[in-house]
Amino acid sequence: MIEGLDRTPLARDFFDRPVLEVAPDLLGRTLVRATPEGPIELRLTEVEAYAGEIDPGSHAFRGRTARNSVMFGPPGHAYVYFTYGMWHCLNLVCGPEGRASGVLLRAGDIQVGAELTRHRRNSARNDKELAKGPARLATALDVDRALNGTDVIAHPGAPLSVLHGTPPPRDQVRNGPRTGVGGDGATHPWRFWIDGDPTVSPYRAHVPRRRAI
DNA sequence: CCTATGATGATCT
DNA sequence: GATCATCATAGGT
Repeated sequence: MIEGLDRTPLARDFFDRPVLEVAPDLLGRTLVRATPEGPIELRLTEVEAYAGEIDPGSHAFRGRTARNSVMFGPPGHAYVYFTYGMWHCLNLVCGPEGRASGVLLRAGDIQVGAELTRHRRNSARNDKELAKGPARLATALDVDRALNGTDVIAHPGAPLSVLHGTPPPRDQVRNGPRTGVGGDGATHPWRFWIDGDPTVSPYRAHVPRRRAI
């Protein structure tokens, strides 16, 4: 239990808003992962907004598929995808049902249960690196596709939930282009982070991979 | 600090 | 067959 933290899950209407409003408003909130060994609590420090079918950077840009179907469902659920053959990334669906928008949870500061994450994050040189990057965050929290579609606001004991935290003052929230997003989606400054926080991941521009000959 | 590159497989065209 | 909302590692500065 963290002093001063409200343990109430965020209401569904928190997520039932335009993704560009929800994304920065998630910074400073507490993401809770219930594991058999105990809870892991993470303060969100970096997120990216993906605006569904109007956003070339979104998995939903070309319409509904088997992979992205959760994005088209009701807000307040987890969209988990597998990428680069090795990693998982965790998003929260927001906006009205049918709009297919979501927020990628990119980084955070683990405040409770760091010891439960270290065996999965051996390469982390310090605790600030445990969840510094979206795949690192998912690995630290033991999130994989088994959690795709999970309701994150059901109750605090749910496998995954988002609780009220203390958002930073608005002048400490920065925004810029999304990491690793190319093409027409690269220009949208829809990455949001807490200025100066040591758990925020470094920005990387999209790099097209040279094809094998 | 930095940049380059291989790993690895689901997904979509 | 190409791409991919990435990471760990190696090696240069």
